[in-house]
Amino acid sequence: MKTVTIKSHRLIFVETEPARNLFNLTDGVVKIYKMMADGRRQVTGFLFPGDFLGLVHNESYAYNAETVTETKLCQFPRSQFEALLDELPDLEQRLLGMASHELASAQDQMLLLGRKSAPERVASFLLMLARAIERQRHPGNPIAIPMARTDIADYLGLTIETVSRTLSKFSSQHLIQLMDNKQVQLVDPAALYKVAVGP
Amino acid sequence: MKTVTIKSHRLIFVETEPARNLFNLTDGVVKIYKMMADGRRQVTGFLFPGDFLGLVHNESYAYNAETVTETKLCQFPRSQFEALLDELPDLEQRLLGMASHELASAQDQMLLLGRKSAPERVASFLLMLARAIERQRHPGNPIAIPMARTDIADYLGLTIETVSRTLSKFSSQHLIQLMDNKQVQLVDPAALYKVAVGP
DNA sequence: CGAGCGATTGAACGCTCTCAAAGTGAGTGG
DNA sequence: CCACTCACTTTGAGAGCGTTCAATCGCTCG
Repeated sequence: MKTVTIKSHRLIFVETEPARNLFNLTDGVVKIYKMMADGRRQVTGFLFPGDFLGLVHNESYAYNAETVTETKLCQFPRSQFEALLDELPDLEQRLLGMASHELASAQDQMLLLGRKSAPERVASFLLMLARAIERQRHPGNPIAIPMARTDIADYLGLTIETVSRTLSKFSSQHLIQLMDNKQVQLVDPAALYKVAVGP
Repeated sequence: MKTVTIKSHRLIFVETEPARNLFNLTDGVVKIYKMMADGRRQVTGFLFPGDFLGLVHNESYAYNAETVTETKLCQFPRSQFEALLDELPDLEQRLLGMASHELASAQDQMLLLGRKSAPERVASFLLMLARAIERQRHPGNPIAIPMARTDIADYLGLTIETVSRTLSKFSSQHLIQLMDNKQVQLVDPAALYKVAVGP
């Protein structure tokens, strides 16, 4: 087990690669995503400090992982990890809890991708981001948007143009205020929540 | 722990209800889904014999579960289950494996919902169904479609009309043959796979 | 045979995408 | 310090895919 620091926009591992390591994110933001042969991409999640990374059923990773910002990771060899599980049954219980939690998030995201309109998706994203930043005890409004529009679009199943247009619309409706590309103030979080959950 | 039999189209549990029980599906098909306030629905998964049901992080279920066909379930009280985990560490490891597997499926489904076209979604669904039926050792072509068009549409993030039109198109392209509403023959599974994964 | 529900088919609409151009900001070098 | 580049974002206009609305079909059950 060792701690590694990785610069932003670097691959941590790629799909189908043998899963040699497990990671615990201690600092920074990571995105995990899947790709289709023709380049279409779906970002299936953003990870924040405290999140686990690399849990897989088979021998290989099931998705690509890439740093969004500079990142610090605790890295465990997979072989050692299995032994660790036997020693610490509590750890396994905590991991099972985290897995159930991620599964619930995944289902929320499926609802978003399958049934929500573009404004509902973008509002949901902004609130997710605000909650993630809250959990990190970096409160404060305006909040930082660490990822690029492309990542947001690929997370929400939209194009960057639609994300940009929707943010501009929210801005003109005084739901948010765009400080710059990477910073947004949630002017009316309650109204944003109403948009996110729909009528 | 007891075995229960439930008729088709019955609720097993609903979102936000206190999670008193865990289930292991032994026979039949179950759908799990989330709803929005205005009635929009997203089916987040279909469960087949062998699948677990009711694993949650919090005290409450995170989704609704409803039988698609008549169903047989093993029902555990949640309280007893936690004790069972301490006795059988192997069980926990197996559950963790199943959770990782479900997480991987969820990510595939996010890719489908966020980035695939209607034909790609329907083709993916047909292949998923064929694999599920194979695992149940009920092979044979044509295969049974236990769920209604509404369920398929809500699983794929489409409308029933689009599902129906796409199935008709596949039929005219000789990729499948619709025996009746509830039965389909995969005439050209390889071509269907090519459609499912995209160009 | 008729009622009723689910599935199919048709036509037109609209949301988001695609294609295109202009704007913005950070980094570089003269 | 300023011009230039390059990548990213924003904005605009038009097109297309899937939806919506509506009618018909077909099966199941009284």
